[in-house]
Amino acid sequence: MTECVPLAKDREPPRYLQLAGDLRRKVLAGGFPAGFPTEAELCAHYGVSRFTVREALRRLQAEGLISRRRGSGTSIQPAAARGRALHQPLSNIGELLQYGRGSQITYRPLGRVDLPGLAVSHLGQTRADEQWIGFSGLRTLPGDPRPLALTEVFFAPRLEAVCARLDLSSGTLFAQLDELAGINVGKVTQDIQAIPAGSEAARLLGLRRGSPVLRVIRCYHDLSGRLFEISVTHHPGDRFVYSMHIDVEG
Amino acid sequence: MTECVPLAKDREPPRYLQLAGDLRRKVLAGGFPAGFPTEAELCAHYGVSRFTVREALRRLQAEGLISRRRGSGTSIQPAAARGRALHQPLSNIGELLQYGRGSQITYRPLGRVDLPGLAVSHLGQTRADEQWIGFSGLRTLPGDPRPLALTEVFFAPRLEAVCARLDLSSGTLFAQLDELAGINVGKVTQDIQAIPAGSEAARLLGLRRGSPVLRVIRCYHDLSGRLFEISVTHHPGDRFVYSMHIDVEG
DNA sequence: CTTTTCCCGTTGTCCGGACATAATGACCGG
DNA sequence: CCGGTCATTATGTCCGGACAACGGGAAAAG
Repeated sequence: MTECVPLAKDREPPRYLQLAGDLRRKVLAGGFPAGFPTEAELCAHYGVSRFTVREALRRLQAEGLISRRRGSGTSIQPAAARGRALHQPLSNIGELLQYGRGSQITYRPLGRVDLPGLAVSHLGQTRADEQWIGFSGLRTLPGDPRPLALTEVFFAPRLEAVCARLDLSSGTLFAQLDELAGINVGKVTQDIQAIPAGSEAARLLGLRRGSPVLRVIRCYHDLSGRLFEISVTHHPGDRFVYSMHIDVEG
Repeated sequence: MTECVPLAKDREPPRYLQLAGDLRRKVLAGGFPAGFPTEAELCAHYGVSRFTVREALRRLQAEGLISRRRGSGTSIQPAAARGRALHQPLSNIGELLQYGRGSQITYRPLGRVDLPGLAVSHLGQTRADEQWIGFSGLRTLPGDPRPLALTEVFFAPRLEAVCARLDLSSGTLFAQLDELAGINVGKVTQDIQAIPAGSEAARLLGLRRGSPVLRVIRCYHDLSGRLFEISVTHHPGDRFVYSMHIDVEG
Protein backbone atom coordinates (compact mmCIF):
# COMPACT_ATOMS: atom_id res chain seq x y z
CA MET A 1 0.00 0.00 0.00
CA THR A 2 2.72 2.37 -0.91
CA GLU A 3 2.50 5.39 -3.11
CA CYS A 4 -1.22 5.27 -3.71
CA VAL A 5 -0.93 8.78 -5.07
CA PRO A 6 2.37 8.98 -6.90
CA LEU A 7 2.70 12.76 -6.80
CA ALA A 8 4.02 13.37 -10.32
CA LYS A 9 7.76 13.03 -10.19
CA ASP A 10 8.20 16.06 -12.37
CA ARG A 11 9.63 18.57 -10.00
CA GLU A 12 7.67 21.37 -11.54
CA PRO A 13 5.70 21.94 -8.41
CA PRO A 14 7.73 20.75 -5.44
CA ARG A 15 6.50 17.56 -3.89
CA TYR A 16 5.39 19.13 -0.64
CA LEU A 17 3.20 21.55 -2.57
CA GLN A 18 1.64 18.75 -4.57
CA LEU A 19 1.00 16.92 -1.33
CA ALA A 20 -0.45 20.02 0.31
CA GLY A 21 -2.74 20.56 -2.65
CA ASP A 22 -3.93 16.99 -2.59
CA LEU A 23 -4.58 17.05 1.13
CA ARG A 24 -6.29 20.43 0.93
CA ARG A 25 -8.64 19.14 -1.69
CA LYS A 26 -9.47 16.07 0.37
CA VAL A 27 -10.01 18.05 3.54
CA LEU A 28 -12.34 20.52 1.86
CA ALA A 29 -14.22 17.63 0.26
CA GLY A 30 -14.64 15.93 3.61
CA GLY A 31 -12.35 13.12 2.63
CA PHE A 32 -11.19 12.28 6.15
CA PRO A 33 -14.28 11.27 8.11
CA ALA A 34 -12.15 9.12 10.41
CA GLY A 35 -9.80 11.93 11.25
CA PHE A 36 -6.66 13.27 9.68
CA PRO A 37 -3.84 10.77 9.05
CA THR A 38 -0.65 10.84 11.07
CA GLU A 39 2.65 11.90 9.59
CA ALA A 40 3.85 8.30 9.43
CA GLU A 41 0.72 7.22 7.60
CA LEU A 42 1.12 10.01 5.08
CA CYS A 43 4.77 9.10 4.55
CA ALA A 44 3.84 5.52 3.79
CA HIS A 45 0.80 6.45 1.71
CA TYR A 46 2.57 8.89 -0.56
CA GLY A 47 6.03 7.37 -0.41
CA VAL A 48 7.76 10.53 0.71
CA SER A 49 9.91 11.46 3.66
CA ARG A 50 8.66 12.98 6.85
CA PHE A 51 10.26 16.24 5.84
CA THR A 52 8.02 16.50 2.80
CA VAL A 53 4.96 15.58 4.80
CA ARG A 54 5.74 18.07 7.56
CA GLU A 55 6.39 20.79 5.01
CA ALA A 56 2.99 20.17 3.44
CA LEU A 57 1.27 20.05 6.82
CA ARG A 58 3.00 23.24 7.87
CA ARG A 59 1.44 24.92 4.91
CA LEU A 60 -2.03 23.59 5.61
CA GLN A 61 -1.63 24.68 9.20
CA ALA A 62 -0.62 28.16 8.09
CA GLU A 63 -3.78 28.20 6.01
CA GLY A 64 -5.78 27.34 9.08
CA LEU A 65 -7.11 24.11 7.62
CA ILE A 66 -5.64 21.81 10.23
CA SER A 67 -4.36 22.10 13.76
CA ARG A 68 -1.68 19.96 15.30
CA ARG A 69 -0.79 19.10 18.84
CA ARG A 70 2.28 17.30 20.01
CA GLY A 71 1.38 13.92 21.36
CA SER A 72 -2.18 14.15 20.24
CA GLY A 73 -2.11 14.34 16.49
CA THR A 74 -3.44 16.34 13.61
CA SER A 75 -7.07 17.38 13.45
CA ILE A 76 -9.13 19.17 10.89
CA GLN A 77 -10.08 22.67 11.88
CA PRO A 78 -13.83 23.17 12.22
CA ALA A 79 -13.87 25.91 9.55
CA ALA A 80 -17.44 26.73 10.41
CA ALA A 81 -18.47 27.05 14.03
CA ARG A 82 -16.11 29.87 14.82
CA GLY A 83 -17.31 32.24 12.13
CA ARG A 84 -20.41 33.69 13.71
CA ALA A 85 -22.69 35.78 11.57
CA LEU A 86 -21.00 39.14 11.70
CA HIS A 87 -17.47 37.90 11.81
CA GLN A 88 -15.46 37.44 8.66
CA PRO A 89 -12.10 36.06 9.64
CA LEU A 90 -9.38 36.61 7.12
CA SER A 91 -5.77 36.56 8.01
CA ASN A 92 -4.30 34.03 5.64
CA ILE A 93 -4.92 32.42 2.32
CA GLY A 94 -6.86 29.57 3.83
CA GLU A 95 -9.39 31.83 5.44
CA LEU A 96 -9.43 33.84 2.27
CA LEU A 97 -10.50 30.70 0.47
CA GLN A 98 -13.31 30.07 2.90
CA TYR A 99 -14.30 33.70 2.90
CA GLY A 100 -18.01 34.17 2.77
CA ARG A 101 -18.90 30.86 4.33
CA GLY A 102 -22.49 30.93 5.37
CA SER A 103 -23.33 33.94 3.30
CA GLN A 104 -24.78 34.25 -0.17
CA ILE A 105 -23.85 36.36 -3.11
CA THR A 106 -24.61 36.41 -6.79
CA TYR A 107 -22.38 38.47 -8.99
CA ARG A 108 -23.59 40.50 -11.91
CA PRO A 109 -21.13 40.79 -14.79
CA LEU A 110 -20.19 44.33 -15.69
CA GLY A 111 -18.25 43.39 -18.81
CA ARG A 112 -15.05 45.16 -19.70
CA VAL A 113 -14.75 48.32 -17.73
CA ASP A 114 -12.18 50.89 -16.84
CA LEU A 115 -10.75 50.41 -13.41
CA PRO A 116 -12.27 52.87 -10.97
CA GLY A 117 -9.89 55.67 -10.15
CA LEU A 118 -9.90 54.42 -6.62
CA ALA A 119 -8.23 51.17 -7.52
CA VAL A 120 -5.81 52.79 -9.92
CA SER A 121 -4.64 55.27 -7.35
CA HIS A 122 -3.76 52.45 -5.05
CA LEU A 123 -1.54 50.64 -7.51
CA GLY A 124 -0.51 53.13 -10.13
CA GLN A 125 1.22 50.79 -12.53
CA THR A 126 -1.76 49.60 -14.54
CA ARG A 127 -1.84 51.03 -18.00
CA ALA A 128 -4.71 53.41 -18.56
CA ASP A 129 -5.77 51.73 -21.77
CA GLU A 130 -6.36 48.42 -20.07
CA GLN A 131 -9.92 47.39 -19.51
CA TRP A 132 -10.56 44.90 -16.76
CA ILE A 133 -13.42 42.44 -16.44
CA GLY A 134 -15.76 43.60 -13.70
CA PHE A 135 -18.35 41.96 -11.48
CA SER A 136 -20.59 43.37 -8.81
CA GLY A 137 -22.70 41.82 -6.09
CA LEU A 138 -24.33 42.13 -2.69
CA ARG A 139 -23.48 39.62 0.02
CA THR A 140 -26.26 38.69 2.40
CA LEU A 141 -26.83 36.25 5.21
CA PRO A 142 -29.65 33.75 4.82
CA GLY A 143 -32.60 35.01 6.82
CA ASP A 144 -31.47 38.60 6.91
CA PRO A 145 -32.35 40.82 3.98
CA ARG A 146 -29.88 43.53 4.98
CA PRO A 147 -26.69 43.06 2.97
CA LEU A 148 -23.37 42.60 4.73
CA ALA A 149 -21.23 43.73 1.88
CA LEU A 150 -21.25 45.45 -1.46
CA THR A 151 -18.47 43.98 -3.54
CA GLU A 152 -16.94 44.95 -6.84
CA VAL A 153 -14.40 42.60 -8.38
CA PHE A 154 -12.10 43.27 -11.30
CA PHE A 155 -10.01 40.70 -13.15
CA ALA A 156 -7.03 41.36 -15.37
CA PRO A 157 -7.76 41.44 -19.12
CA ARG A 158 -5.71 38.32 -19.76
CA LEU A 159 -8.22 36.31 -17.72
CA GLU A 160 -11.18 37.10 -19.96
CA ALA A 161 -11.54 33.53 -21.19
CA VAL A 162 -11.57 32.21 -17.66
CA CYS A 163 -14.05 34.80 -16.46
CA ALA A 164 -16.61 33.51 -18.91
CA ARG A 165 -16.62 30.18 -17.14
CA LEU A 166 -16.95 31.51 -13.62
CA ASP A 167 -19.86 30.37 -11.51
CA LEU A 168 -21.28 33.70 -10.43
CA SER A 169 -23.26 32.36 -7.49
CA SER A 170 -20.73 30.14 -5.80
CA GLY A 171 -18.80 31.54 -2.89
CA THR A 172 -15.89 33.64 -3.96
CA LEU A 173 -14.90 34.13 -7.54
CA PHE A 174 -11.20 34.02 -6.99
CA ALA A 175 -11.37 30.63 -5.31
CA GLN A 176 -12.41 29.24 -8.68
CA LEU A 177 -9.39 30.63 -10.44
CA ASP A 178 -7.18 28.01 -8.88
CA GLU A 179 -9.16 25.20 -10.43
CA LEU A 180 -10.16 26.85 -13.69
CA ALA A 181 -6.91 28.51 -14.62
CA GLY A 182 -4.36 27.11 -12.22
CA ILE A 183 -3.70 30.52 -10.78
CA ASN A 184 -2.18 30.34 -7.34
CA VAL A 185 -2.27 33.26 -5.03
CA GLY A 186 1.13 34.44 -3.92
CA LYS A 187 0.41 37.67 -2.14
CA VAL A 188 -2.57 39.73 -1.17
CA THR A 189 -2.49 43.32 -0.04
CA GLN A 190 -5.37 44.89 1.78
CA ASP A 191 -6.23 48.47 2.54
CA ILE A 192 -8.92 49.03 5.11
CA GLN A 193 -10.46 52.38 5.83
CA ALA A 194 -13.50 53.84 7.56
CA ILE A 195 -15.27 56.21 5.21
CA PRO A 196 -18.68 57.83 5.05
CA ALA A 197 -21.15 56.01 2.83
CA GLY A 198 -21.56 57.46 -0.63
CA SER A 199 -24.99 57.73 -2.15
CA GLU A 200 -24.89 54.48 -4.09
CA ALA A 201 -23.31 52.45 -1.30
CA ALA A 202 -25.81 53.88 1.17
CA ARG A 203 -28.73 52.94 -1.03
CA LEU A 204 -27.56 49.41 -1.74
CA LEU A 205 -26.53 48.68 1.85
CA GLY A 206 -29.61 50.28 3.37
CA LEU A 207 -27.76 53.02 5.22
CA ARG A 208 -28.07 56.74 5.56
CA ARG A 209 -25.63 58.77 3.53
CA GLY A 210 -22.51 59.55 5.48
CA SER A 211 -22.86 56.76 8.00
CA PRO A 212 -19.63 54.83 8.66
CA VAL A 213 -18.69 52.20 6.12
CA LEU A 214 -15.74 49.82 6.21
CA ARG A 215 -14.07 49.81 2.81
CA VAL A 216 -11.65 47.01 2.00
CA ILE A 217 -9.57 47.11 -1.14
CA ARG A 218 -7.73 43.91 -1.96
CA CYS A 219 -5.09 43.33 -4.59
CA TYR A 220 -4.38 39.72 -5.51
CA HIS A 221 -1.01 38.79 -6.95
CA ASP A 222 0.02 35.44 -8.37
CA LEU A 223 3.16 33.55 -7.43
CA SER A 224 5.31 35.64 -9.75
CA GLY A 225 3.97 38.83 -8.30
CA ARG A 226 1.66 39.86 -11.12
CA LEU A 227 -1.55 41.57 -10.16
CA PHE A 228 -4.53 39.65 -11.48
CA GLU A 229 -7.49 40.73 -9.38
CA ILE A 230 -8.68 43.78 -7.50
CA SER A 231 -11.71 43.83 -5.26
CA VAL A 232 -13.40 46.73 -3.54
CA THR A 233 -15.81 45.89 -0.75
CA HIS A 234 -18.02 48.16 1.32
CA HIS A 235 -19.32 46.84 4.65
CA PRO A 236 -21.94 48.54 6.79
CA GLY A 237 -20.22 49.77 9.91
CA ASP A 238 -23.07 49.02 12.24
CA ARG A 239 -23.36 45.33 11.56
CA PHE A 240 -20.03 44.14 10.29
CA VAL A 241 -16.88 43.35 12.25
CA TYR A 242 -13.73 42.36 10.46
CA SER A 243 -12.21 39.76 12.74
CA MET A 244 -8.80 38.28 12.11
CA HIS A 245 -6.25 36.13 13.86
CA ILE A 246 -2.51 36.43 13.65
CA ASP A 247 -0.65 33.35 14.74
CA VAL A 248 3.03 33.58 15.25
CA GLU A 249 4.13 30.80 13.01
CA GLY A 250 3.63 27.35 14.43
CA MET B 1 35.61 30.96 15.41
CA THR B 2 32.97 28.45 16.25
CA GLU B 3 30.04 28.93 18.54
CA CYS B 4 30.63 32.58 19.29
CA VAL B 5 27.14 32.67 20.75
CA PRO B 6 26.62 29.32 22.45
CA LEU B 7 22.82 29.49 22.49
CA ALA B 8 22.22 28.14 25.99
CA LYS B 9 22.03 24.40 25.73
CA ASP B 10 19.06 24.28 28.05
CA ARG B 11 16.30 23.23 25.76
CA GLU B 12 13.83 25.47 27.43
CA PRO B 13 13.40 27.61 24.37
CA PRO B 14 14.23 25.55 21.29
CA ARG B 15 17.50 26.43 19.67
CA TYR B 16 15.98 27.85 16.51
CA LEU B 17 13.92 30.26 18.62
CA GLN B 18 16.96 31.38 20.56
CA LEU B 19 18.75 31.90 17.28
CA ALA B 20 15.81 33.80 15.80
CA GLY B 21 15.68 36.01 18.85
CA ASP B 22 19.37 36.75 18.69
CA LEU B 23 19.26 37.55 15.00
CA ARG B 24 16.13 39.65 15.38
CA ARG B 25 17.80 41.73 18.03
CA LYS B 26 20.86 42.24 15.89
CA VAL B 27 18.87 43.17 12.82
CA LEU B 28 16.77 45.71 14.67
CA ALA B 29 19.93 47.13 16.22
CA GLY B 30 21.55 47.47 12.82
CA GLY B 31 24.08 44.80 13.62
CA PHE B 32 24.65 43.69 10.03
CA PRO B 33 25.98 46.70 8.14
CA ALA B 34 27.78 44.43 5.69
CA GLY B 35 24.66 42.45 4.86
CA PHE B 36 22.98 39.46 6.38
CA PRO B 37 25.13 36.32 6.82
CA THR B 38 24.58 33.25 4.70
CA GLU B 39 23.16 30.05 6.10
CA ALA B 40 26.56 28.41 6.09
CA GLU B 41 28.09 31.30 7.99
CA LEU B 42 25.38 31.17 10.60
CA CYS B 43 25.83 27.40 10.97
CA ALA B 44 29.52 27.86 11.64
CA HIS B 45 29.05 30.91 13.82
CA TYR B 46 26.50 29.37 16.13
CA GLY B 47 27.55 25.77 15.82
CA VAL B 48 24.15 24.48 14.75
CA SER B 49 22.86 22.59 11.76
CA ARG B 50 21.40 24.15 8.69
CA PHE B 51 18.00 22.92 9.78
CA THR B 52 18.14 25.06 12.90
CA VAL B 53 19.37 28.06 10.95
CA ARG B 54 16.72 27.68 8.28
CA GLU B 55 14.02 27.29 10.89
CA ALA B 56 15.12 30.53 12.55
CA LEU B 57 15.35 32.34 9.22
CA ARG B 58 11.94 31.07 8.22
CA ARG B 59 10.58 32.72 11.31
CA LEU B 60 12.31 36.02 10.66
CA GLN B 61 11.06 35.90 7.11
CA ALA B 62 7.51 35.32 8.31
CA GLU B 63 7.94 38.35 10.50
CA GLY B 64 8.96 40.35 7.48
CA LEU B 65 12.37 41.21 8.86
CA ILE B 66 14.37 39.56 6.11
CA SER B 67 13.79 38.46 2.55
CA ARG B 68 15.50 35.61 0.83
CA ARG B 69 16.10 34.71 -2.76
CA ARG B 70 17.41 31.45 -4.07
CA GLY B 71 20.80 31.92 -5.57
CA SER B 72 21.15 35.44 -4.33
CA GLY B 73 21.10 35.32 -0.58
CA THR B 74 19.40 36.80 2.43
CA SER B 75 18.86 40.51 2.76
CA ILE B 76 17.43 42.69 5.47
CA GLN B 77 14.04 44.12 4.65
CA PRO B 78 14.02 47.91 4.47
CA ALA B 79 11.47 48.20 7.29
CA ALA B 80 11.21 51.91 6.77
CA ALA B 81 10.74 53.29 3.27
CA ARG B 82 7.65 51.29 2.57
CA GLY B 83 5.47 52.67 5.35
CA ARG B 84 4.28 55.98 4.00
CA ALA B 85 2.67 58.37 6.43
CA LEU B 86 -0.86 57.13 6.54
CA HIS B 87 -0.13 53.48 6.11
CA GLN B 88 0.26 51.21 9.09
CA PRO B 89 1.10 47.79 7.85
CA LEU B 90 0.31 44.98 10.21
CA SER B 91 -0.16 41.45 9.12
CA ASN B 92 2.28 39.52 11.23
CA ILE B 93 4.12 39.70 14.49
CA GLY B 94 7.11 41.34 12.95
CA GLU B 95 5.15 44.25 11.62
CA LEU B 96 3.34 44.33 14.92
CA LEU B 97 6.70 44.81 16.58
CA GLN B 98 7.59 47.67 14.30
CA TYR B 99 4.14 49.15 14.60
CA GLY B 100 4.20 52.87 14.97
CA ARG B 101 7.50 53.39 13.25
CA GLY B 102 7.85 57.01 12.41
CA SER B 103 5.10 58.10 14.71
CA GLN B 104 5.20 59.33 18.26
CA ILE B 105 3.15 58.49 21.28
CA THR B 106 3.41 59.00 25.00
CA TYR B 107 1.19 56.91 27.19
CA ARG B 108 -0.48 58.18 30.31
CA PRO B 109 -0.94 55.59 33.04
CA LEU B 110 -4.51 55.06 34.12
CA GLY B 111 -3.66 52.80 37.04
CA ARG B 112 -5.82 49.82 37.88
CA VAL B 113 -9.09 50.08 36.10
CA ASP B 114 -12.04 47.96 35.21
CA LEU B 115 -11.95 46.71 31.67
CA PRO B 116 -14.31 48.70 29.49
CA GLY B 117 -17.46 46.78 28.72
CA LEU B 118 -16.45 46.84 25.11
CA ALA B 119 -13.40 44.71 25.72
CA VAL B 120 -15.21 42.38 28.06
CA SER B 121 -17.97 41.73 25.60
CA HIS B 122 -15.41 40.63 23.04
CA LEU B 123 -13.80 38.04 25.27
CA GLY B 124 -16.26 37.18 27.94
CA GLN B 125 -14.05 34.99 30.09
CA THR B 126 -12.33 37.64 32.16
CA ARG B 127 -13.56 37.70 35.71
CA ALA B 128 -15.47 40.81 36.58
CA ASP B 129 -13.51 41.40 39.76
CA GLU B 130 -10.23 41.66 37.90
CA GLN B 131 -8.75 45.07 37.50
CA TRP B 132 -6.32 45.56 34.64
CA ILE B 133 -3.53 48.09 34.35
CA GLY B 134 -4.50 50.73 31.83
CA PHE B 135 -2.66 53.24 29.67
CA SER B 136 -3.90 55.81 27.24
CA GLY B 137 -2.24 57.89 24.57
CA LEU B 138 -2.52 59.75 21.29
CA ARG B 139 -0.31 58.78 18.37
CA THR B 140 0.88 61.56 16.10
CA LEU B 141 3.20 61.98 13.16
CA PRO B 142 6.07 64.40 13.53
CA GLY B 143 5.14 67.62 11.78
CA ASP B 144 1.41 66.98 11.86
CA PRO B 145 -0.49 67.96 14.98
CA ARG B 146 -3.57 65.95 14.04
CA PRO B 147 -3.43 62.58 15.84
CA LEU B 148 -3.53 59.37 13.85
CA ALA B 149 -4.78 57.20 16.66
CA LEU B 150 -6.31 57.23 20.08
CA THR B 151 -5.10 54.14 21.90
CA GLU B 152 -6.07 52.55 25.16
CA VAL B 153 -4.02 49.61 26.38
CA PHE B 154 -4.83 47.23 29.20
CA PHE B 155 -2.45 44.70 30.75
CA ALA B 156 -3.40 41.68 32.81
CA PRO B 157 -3.16 42.16 36.60
CA ARG B 158 -0.32 39.67 36.91
CA LEU B 159 1.90 42.04 34.90
CA GLU B 160 1.64 44.91 37.36
CA ALA B 161 5.29 44.71 38.39
CA VAL B 162 6.41 44.81 34.79
CA CYS B 163 4.12 47.67 33.91
CA ALA B 164 5.87 49.87 36.44
CA ARG B 165 9.07 49.56 34.44
CA LEU B 166 7.60 50.30 31.04
CA ASP B 167 9.02 53.17 29.04
CA LEU B 168 5.85 55.08 28.25
CA SER B 169 7.27 57.06 25.37
CA SER B 170 9.04 54.38 23.40
CA GLY B 171 7.26 52.84 20.47
CA THR B 172 4.81 50.19 21.50
CA LEU B 173 4.39 49.02 25.03
CA PHE B 174 3.97 45.40 24.26
CA ALA B 175 7.24 45.24 22.38
CA GLN B 176 8.95 45.85 25.72
CA LEU B 177 7.24 42.92 27.36
CA ASP B 178 9.46 40.50 25.53
CA GLU B 179 12.60 41.98 27.00
CA LEU B 180 11.30 42.96 30.42
CA ALA B 181 9.26 39.90 31.27
CA GLY B 182 10.15 37.36 28.63
CA ILE B 183 6.61 37.27 27.37
CA ASN B 184 6.38 35.99 23.83
CA VAL B 185 3.37 36.64 21.71
CA GLY B 186 1.69 33.50 20.49
CA LYS B 187 -1.51 34.77 18.96
CA VAL B 188 -3.20 38.05 18.31
CA THR B 189 -6.84 38.49 17.42
CA GLN B 190 -8.10 41.67 15.88
CA ASP B 191 -11.57 43.05 15.43
CA ILE B 192 -11.90 45.96 13.05
CA GLN B 193 -15.06 47.98 12.65
CA ALA B 194 -16.18 51.29 11.21
CA ILE B 195 -18.15 53.21 13.80
CA PRO B 196 -19.26 56.79 14.27
CA ALA B 197 -17.00 58.82 16.48
CA GLY B 198 -18.17 59.20 20.07
CA SER B 199 -17.91 62.52 21.77
CA GLU B 200 -14.60 61.85 23.50
CA ALA B 201 -12.96 60.21 20.50
CA ALA B 202 -14.17 63.04 18.27
CA ARG B 203 -12.73 65.66 20.58
CA LEU B 204 -9.35 63.98 20.98
CA LEU B 205 -8.97 63.12 17.31
CA GLY B 206 -10.22 66.48 16.08
CA LEU B 207 -13.27 65.12 14.29
CA ARG B 208 -16.94 65.94 14.21
CA ARG B 209 -19.16 63.63 16.24
CA GLY B 210 -20.46 60.81 14.16
CA SER B 211 -17.81 60.96 11.49
CA PRO B 212 -16.39 57.56 10.54
CA VAL B 213 -13.76 56.10 12.82
CA LEU B 214 -11.83 52.88 12.40
CA ARG B 215 -11.84 51.00 15.68
CA VAL B 216 -9.35 48.19 16.17
CA ILE B 217 -9.55 45.92 19.19
CA ARG B 218 -6.58 43.62 19.67
CA CYS B 219 -6.21 40.77 22.11
CA TYR B 220 -2.69 39.54 22.74
CA HIS B 221 -2.14 35.98 23.91
CA ASP B 222 1.11 34.41 25.03
CA LEU B 223 2.51 31.12 23.79
CA SER B 224 0.26 29.13 26.12
CA GLY B 225 -2.79 30.96 24.95
CA ARG B 226 -3.34 33.19 27.97
CA LEU B 227 -4.65 36.66 27.31
CA PHE B 228 -2.26 39.26 28.68
CA GLU B 229 -3.05 42.48 26.84
CA ILE B 230 -6.00 44.17 25.23
CA SER B 231 -5.78 47.32 23.19
CA VAL B 232 -8.52 49.50 21.78
CA THR B 233 -7.53 51.95 19.08
CA HIS B 234 -9.58 54.58 17.29
CA HIS B 235 -8.29 55.91 13.98
CA PRO B 236 -9.72 58.88 12.11
CA GLY B 237 -11.36 57.54 8.97
CA ASP B 238 -10.38 60.43 6.76
CA ARG B 239 -6.65 60.17 7.24
CA PHE B 240 -5.85 56.64 8.22
CA VAL B 241 -5.61 53.55 6.03
CA TYR B 242 -4.97 50.19 7.55
CA SER B 243 -2.73 48.51 5.03
CA MET B 244 -1.70 44.90 5.33
CA HIS B 245 -0.02 42.23 3.30
CA ILE B 246 -0.77 38.54 3.32
CA ASP B 247 1.96 36.36 1.93
CA VAL B 248 1.22 32.77 1.24
CA GLU B 249 3.94 31.20 3.26
CA GLY B 250 7.37 31.45 1.68
C1' DC C 1 32.95 47.04 -26.13
C1' DT C 2 29.07 43.91 -26.17
C1' DT C 3 27.22 39.52 -25.76
C1' DT C 4 27.37 34.87 -24.49
C1' DT C 5 28.91 31.10 -21.71
C1' DC C 6 30.40 29.01 -17.72
C1' DC C 7 31.46 28.52 -12.83
C1' DC C 8 30.53 29.21 -8.12
C1' DG C 9 27.99 30.60 -4.19
C1' DT C 10 23.39 30.62 -2.04
C1' DT C 11 18.99 29.10 -1.14
C1' DG C 12 15.33 25.47 -2.06
C1' DT C 13 14.00 20.71 -1.88
C1' DC C 14 14.38 16.14 -0.08
C1' DC C 15 16.14 12.18 2.30
C1' DG C 16 17.32 9.16 6.40
C1' DG C 17 17.87 9.01 11.16
C1' DA C 18 17.73 10.22 16.21
C1' DC C 19 15.96 11.82 20.52
C1' DA C 20 12.72 14.95 23.30
C1' DT C 21 8.23 16.00 24.81
C1' DA C 22 3.37 16.10 25.23
C1' DA C 23 -1.15 13.51 25.18
C1' DT C 24 -3.62 9.43 25.62
C1' DG C 25 -5.27 5.32 27.34
C1' DA C 26 -4.33 0.95 29.81
C1' DC C 27 -3.04 -0.93 33.84
C1' DC C 28 -2.80 -1.26 38.63
C1' DG C 29 -3.24 -0.03 43.49
C1' DG C 30 -5.70 2.49 46.79
C1' DC D 1 -14.83 4.00 42.05
C1' DC D 2 -10.95 6.91 42.02
C1' DG D 3 -6.29 8.09 41.29
C1' DG D 4 -1.44 7.40 40.00
C1' DT D 5 2.00 4.97 36.99
C1' DC D 6 3.58 3.53 32.79
C1' DA D 7 3.93 2.34 27.95
C1' DT D 8 2.46 3.85 23.56
C1' DT D 9 1.94 7.13 20.02
C1' DA D 10 2.13 11.38 17.93
C1' DT D 11 4.32 15.66 16.96
C1' DG D 12 8.45 18.76 17.89
C1' DT D 13 13.34 19.49 17.57
C1' DC D 14 17.77 18.59 15.58
C1' DC D 15 21.38 16.47 12.92
C1' DG D 16 24.10 15.12 8.67
C1' DG D 17 24.07 14.74 3.94
C1' DA D 18 22.78 15.26 -1.03
C1' DC D 19 21.27 17.37 -5.20
C1' DA D 20 18.57 21.00 -7.85
C1' DA D 21 17.60 25.62 -9.23
C1' DC D 22 18.71 30.17 -9.39
C1' DG D 23 21.73 34.68 -9.48
C1' DG D 24 25.56 36.95 -10.32
C1' DG D 25 29.89 37.75 -11.75
C1' DA D 26 33.97 36.30 -14.22
C1' DA D 27 35.75 34.64 -18.22
C1' DA D 28 35.47 33.78 -23.01
C1' DA D 29 33.67 34.73 -27.53
C1' DG D 30 31.97 37.91 -30.92
